[in-house]
Amino acid sequence: MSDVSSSPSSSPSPSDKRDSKDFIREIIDADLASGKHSAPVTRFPPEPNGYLHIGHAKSICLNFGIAKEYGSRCHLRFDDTNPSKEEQEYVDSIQADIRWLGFDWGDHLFFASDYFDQIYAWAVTLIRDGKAYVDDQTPEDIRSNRGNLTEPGVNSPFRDRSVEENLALFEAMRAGNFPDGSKVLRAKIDMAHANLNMRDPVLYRILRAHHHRSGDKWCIYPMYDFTHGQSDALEHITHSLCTLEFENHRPLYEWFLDNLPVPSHPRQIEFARLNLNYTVMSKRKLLQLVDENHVSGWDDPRMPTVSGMRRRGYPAEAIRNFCATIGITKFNGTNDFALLENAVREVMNRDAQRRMAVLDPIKVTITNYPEDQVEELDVINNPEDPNAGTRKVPFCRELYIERDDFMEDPPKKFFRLGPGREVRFRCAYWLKCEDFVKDAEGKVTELLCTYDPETRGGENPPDGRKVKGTVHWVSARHAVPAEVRVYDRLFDHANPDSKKRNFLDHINPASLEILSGCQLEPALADAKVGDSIQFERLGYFCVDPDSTSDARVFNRTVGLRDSWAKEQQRG
RNA sequence: AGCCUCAUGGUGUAACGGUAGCACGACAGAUUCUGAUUCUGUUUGUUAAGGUUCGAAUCCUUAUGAGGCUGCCA
Repeated sequence: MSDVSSSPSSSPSPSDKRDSKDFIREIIDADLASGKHSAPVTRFPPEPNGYLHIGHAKSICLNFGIAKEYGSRCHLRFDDTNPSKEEQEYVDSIQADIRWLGFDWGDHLFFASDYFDQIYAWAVTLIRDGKAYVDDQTPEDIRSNRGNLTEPGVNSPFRDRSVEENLALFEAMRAGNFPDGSKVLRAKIDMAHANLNMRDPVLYRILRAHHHRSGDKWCIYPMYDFTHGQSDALEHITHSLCTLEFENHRPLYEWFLDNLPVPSHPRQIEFARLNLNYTVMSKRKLLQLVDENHVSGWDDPRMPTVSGMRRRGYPAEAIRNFCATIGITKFNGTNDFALLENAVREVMNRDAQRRMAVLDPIKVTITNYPEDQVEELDVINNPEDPNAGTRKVPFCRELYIERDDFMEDPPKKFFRLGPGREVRFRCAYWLKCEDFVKDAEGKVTELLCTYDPETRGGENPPDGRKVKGTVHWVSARHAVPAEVRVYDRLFDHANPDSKKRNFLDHINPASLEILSGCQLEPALADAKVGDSIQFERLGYFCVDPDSTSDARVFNRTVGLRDSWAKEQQRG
């Protein structure tokens, strides 16, 4: 049923929001105006050690968004300098996620590991210039000699080795003559520097690990700091955009660019990473949720990962709009999850076709409707889209409606069914509840109603009667069964990520509710995986990949706003 | 404690020395064959104290608060 998905173009369109310019785009404008650059070149540099999350999406929208706006380019570069954590699976998922978000790096796919020869040569350059040395200290010694926040460090006893000795030692490190961790190459900067990153940072470590690309060619690997800026320079990146925690690294970033014969001099600019309430964003914690089976995988619809949100049914355009809305600043704040949900509802309201589905069914029998009659009624597909048209929905003597839409003893402001009350069945008829049936436990099992033939299509009757409510329904004879997974926030604490608590203690036990006896209108029988639909009056749903042709599974993407539920909660 | 960074309603974000605006939320109402959508209205803010200026959210000083940094992670 491809007509139900009406999935919009997944690439950024003029409808994507963008208001005033953030401070980074202002810097770019100034650099263009001054002639420093003719076009900005950016890069998105993930480490392939996990799946992308909504925080990465913010960075992707920034970097690729800039390239798109300025008609320039954004490189995808994998920062793969630590083979002990990195895997091809992540390389693949990251590329798929970026594409799904609507961005493209063209021919500009790079790997830091492709620069290992050059990085190594530059390490030799530093040694030759007397600006790097091989240190034999143990990791413990290095740590204790680094000093701390208030006290300066002390020089390594190996700091003053000759250039020749350092050259020979470094070459031997590369040749595999020393065990893992026994030596490192360090920059010779200043052990008393107020910025700890400048206290003779480690450039290379010995690490015998199979690299997902370079295989076993190397047994020494460069550190992030000694790789990132030079990679930027090699690619002629003009503006290297990263998150706030790298602020303290900028002096080191600059130091390498200043002390090496690099082909260009990029500028690092830091912005605040994305924080969302009720979720955790660190890769380590997300990995833990997956590894310890608190969720079904990286793409569990409750995960803040790009793949989780995709499976949940969040449109890429909504994620882009969200990222545009929250903006780019240096203020490290926390965004309201409601803002993301608003962005999701906004595009889904516009695009998703409407269907009727009853999640918690109660049977309705229309006592005055002919036993054998079936009518095909016209139902509107999307009131927001005149081109979406209508469809036929079967109507007969036995229907299902939502259990919530009936109350035995309803209050005045309840606009739905109750004994003696009349409501509109959407696009069908007006029905009046004449009686109801209970089972032995006192649970209502069936409503006995009468219909007014003069209200066909849901129209107002000629006698001028009014009705306050409209309910959705499905024909019991034609309904198709389905499982519906209703998701709520994964954590029940607004800030589960805080150091003050263990985030696992705040997993919301009600984050997933599986409803098995749901009844759908027949048009939903052939909805395809990934299709997004609004179930009228309930919310937006999508077909989960777990679906089979005889066992349909839907995910609730997000509920509709529900002012009735809100009023009830208030009492 | 040292260094770096930040500070505008409940949340996020504008204002670039000249009327503090927008979005989300909340609240109230209108419309409605989805208690949805849409529309209208209301509410709440420049961390503090000094200074410069005709005029300061914006510039300066100090204070306060918040975040980051002591991996051979990125």
